[in-house]
Amino acid sequence: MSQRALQDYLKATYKLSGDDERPVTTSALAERLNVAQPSVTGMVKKLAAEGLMQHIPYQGVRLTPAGRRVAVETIRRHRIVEQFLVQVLGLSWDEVDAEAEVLEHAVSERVVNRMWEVLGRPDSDPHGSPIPPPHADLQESRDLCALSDAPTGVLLRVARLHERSPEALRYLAGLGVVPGGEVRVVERAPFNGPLMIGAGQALHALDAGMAQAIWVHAEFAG
Amino acid sequence: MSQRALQDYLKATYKLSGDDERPVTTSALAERLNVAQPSVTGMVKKLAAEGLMQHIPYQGVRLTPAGRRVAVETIRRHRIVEQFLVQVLGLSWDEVDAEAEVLEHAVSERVVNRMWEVLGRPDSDPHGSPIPPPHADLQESRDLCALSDAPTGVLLRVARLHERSPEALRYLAGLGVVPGGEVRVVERAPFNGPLMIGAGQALHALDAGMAQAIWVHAEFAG
DNA sequence: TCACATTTTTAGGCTAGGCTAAAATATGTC
DNA sequence: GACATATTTTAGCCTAGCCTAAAAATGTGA
Repeated sequence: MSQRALQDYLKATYKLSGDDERPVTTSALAERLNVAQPSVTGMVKKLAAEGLMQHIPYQGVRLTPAGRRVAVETIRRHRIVEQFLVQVLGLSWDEVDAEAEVLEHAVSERVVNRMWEVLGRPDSDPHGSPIPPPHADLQESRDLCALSDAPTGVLLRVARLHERSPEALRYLAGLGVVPGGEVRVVERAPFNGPLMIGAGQALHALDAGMAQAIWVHAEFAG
Repeated sequence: MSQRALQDYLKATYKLSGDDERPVTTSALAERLNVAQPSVTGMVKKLAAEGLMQHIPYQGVRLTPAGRRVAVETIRRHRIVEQFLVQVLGLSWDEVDAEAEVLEHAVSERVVNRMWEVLGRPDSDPHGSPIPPPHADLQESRDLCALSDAPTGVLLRVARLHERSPEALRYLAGLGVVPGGEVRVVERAPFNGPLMIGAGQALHALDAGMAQAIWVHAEFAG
């Protein structure tokens, strides 16, 4: 199995599984990885044979501790590379995801750890997602919730943007929605409709799907 | 065809072809790439179909201008990555070749050019090999010759080390044989035997094969 | 609980890039 | 110029990772 495929499957499973490590369907993996469903079944079997996944046929997939470790290390490499591309090489933060998607499979542990040191051991990437120390686990979403689930009227601090498209990221940045920025849900349309959000002085309509990608700190007191 | 394979074949052909662009045998390619000869024949046919090589069956292979461009760009990426790993990330110069071998296929043109800028547009890599400006051609061996071909008794300046093994590179460095260093061929054993070389005060015996990997400036007046 | 829609897996194929063994070509020697 | 040897290509096969179409399992409504 190529490192590339192995890491991509484990990473996707980890991301779809969430903090509570619920099982992931093969069709969800197929959609995320842009491959056909039978391709996923085949790969999943191999990864299970390697002891990286647990596969219950017709039910779903779950990472083993070993698989989880590989996934977390891959995500760590991705985020360090992103931060490095922005901070050291001066690439724009909305475009580094695609570069990192390739480089995360090519950088050695030694290189990525040197990058992390040169950056001053940052604890988050340009989109606000956490970077754990080497071999540590990921604290993905402690005290965070999606903007789509946040209460209205309260001033919220943006923690992370789970969004890959440069266009969408630039659009959000134009609205003032960046990690560390402040935002307020003014109104929420029914039936999972768009949100009206206040950022700075202005008021904007925001698609519900996009609101799911914006994670805010859950201490609403601030 | 994967970028990886394509670039590796073109790069190997370029390196084996030399400045005078003499044809390369498929067996030489097979040895350099660590694959079986029939694998090379197969790939060479595909690369020829892509217009990157010219293949005369039973004779050899030659790069087209397009293939040469790809090869040179790949070598440029390799050397910039090496210099970057040494200068910015502080890896040791004898070990970066292996890392660069992987990264050269993963870094985008944008990233490699940013690296080159951050480094201050260097014109050579840690082993003394030239880095051309973007899209320029390589001036591989202007006024250089291998130590194995250099005259005896003359003080020579080391230009480049065409050697990939970290052990060999460290050994040579220990002898004082580094790019920019000075060396003198004291005696040459017959039948392509080992050389006695003087570096600094000391005198060392050097294998003829290794002497071929050491390139020195050809202006022996210095 | 039975029929049906949905989801997942199996079956069988394809391409890339390798491999070995056998056939074809080139080369060196007499 | 013929023949032995070395090199190169062809033929046929393998694995990884993908695909589509068909079969099997799941779960849902009457």
